[in-house]
Amino acid sequence: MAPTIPQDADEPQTTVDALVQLSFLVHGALARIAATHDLSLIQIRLLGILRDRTPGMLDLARHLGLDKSSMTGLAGRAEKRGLVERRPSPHDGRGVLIGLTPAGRSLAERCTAEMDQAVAALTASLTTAERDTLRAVAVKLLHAAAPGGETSGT
Amino acid sequence: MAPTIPQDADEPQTTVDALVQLSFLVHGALARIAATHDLSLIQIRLLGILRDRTPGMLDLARHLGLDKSSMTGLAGRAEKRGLVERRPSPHDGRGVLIGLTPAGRSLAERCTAEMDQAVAALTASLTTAERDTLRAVAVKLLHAAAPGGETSGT
DNA sequence: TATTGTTATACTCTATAACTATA
DNA sequence: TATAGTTATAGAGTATAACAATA
Repeated sequence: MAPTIPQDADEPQTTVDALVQLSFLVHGALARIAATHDLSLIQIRLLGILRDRTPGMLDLARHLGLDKSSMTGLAGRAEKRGLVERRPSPHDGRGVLIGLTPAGRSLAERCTAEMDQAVAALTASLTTAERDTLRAVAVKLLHAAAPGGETSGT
Repeated sequence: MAPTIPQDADEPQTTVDALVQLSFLVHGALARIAATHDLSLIQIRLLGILRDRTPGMLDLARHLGLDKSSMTGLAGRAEKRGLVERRPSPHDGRGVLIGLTPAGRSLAERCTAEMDQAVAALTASLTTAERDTLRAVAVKLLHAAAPGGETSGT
């Protein structure tokens, strides 16, 4: 026994620490759920975006913060798994539109439900007042960082 | 013009949404700073852990949530860049201890300072009361998730 | 010429399985 | 036998550069 690395008495002393650790906690929880379905977080985000849109590759890439070539690969892997499909763009002979297959939609819905549930469970110990404050503070931070609103997608 | 994907009026309506978006916001900010120094988040976490420890490979792998073979690769890439070094374990002929080089320490310190600053800037718009509440809520969530305390490392 | 998308290539990060060397 | 670590291999995810086809 007697681990070299102490058990992280990790009580975050500063707001910055707290925020960073919280972010890793949420990120990790989401990734774990994704892994349960043999998906990565980026694949989940892709499916999440497509729930109510059928964008082109460049649009998708921009939204996910990826290069267009990375987008080609990401979409290709999702397509190979039968989760999305490429459709020719009706307005532009060069373009393709990416859309969910029924299997992709069903998987997306299951995953987002599980993620909502997991994060909700995480916040279960908070009082109503604390939850309200948390949401308000988060909104304030999101606005401060991205005055337009630009963050995730899922 | 007229983008296919709307500009995300992304006002998170639920606490869950807010928390998830906040987590992506912080994660992204950290990754952007890491990239500035041509580092990944996992490399930064590695350097961060090593600031006050000289653990063995298995210990490190456990702390970062990686397989030992992934740890070999991660350490190897950091070593190739002159950021860490392998030292023979004095107590165990099989073991190696991983430690920061001076260059690695200096880079680790610069990065953590920038990250602290970036996250602090993010929370600059909060009132003192909001900051206190945020920290308290984060602590509560971290405890709820990991009764021992186990999260990040950086 | 500019835009949309793919391909070729290279690198990081990750895991599984097989292996070496020490305990 | 068990433990510490590496190697071989495979795959996801990412970017840059070069390319094709359409606008």
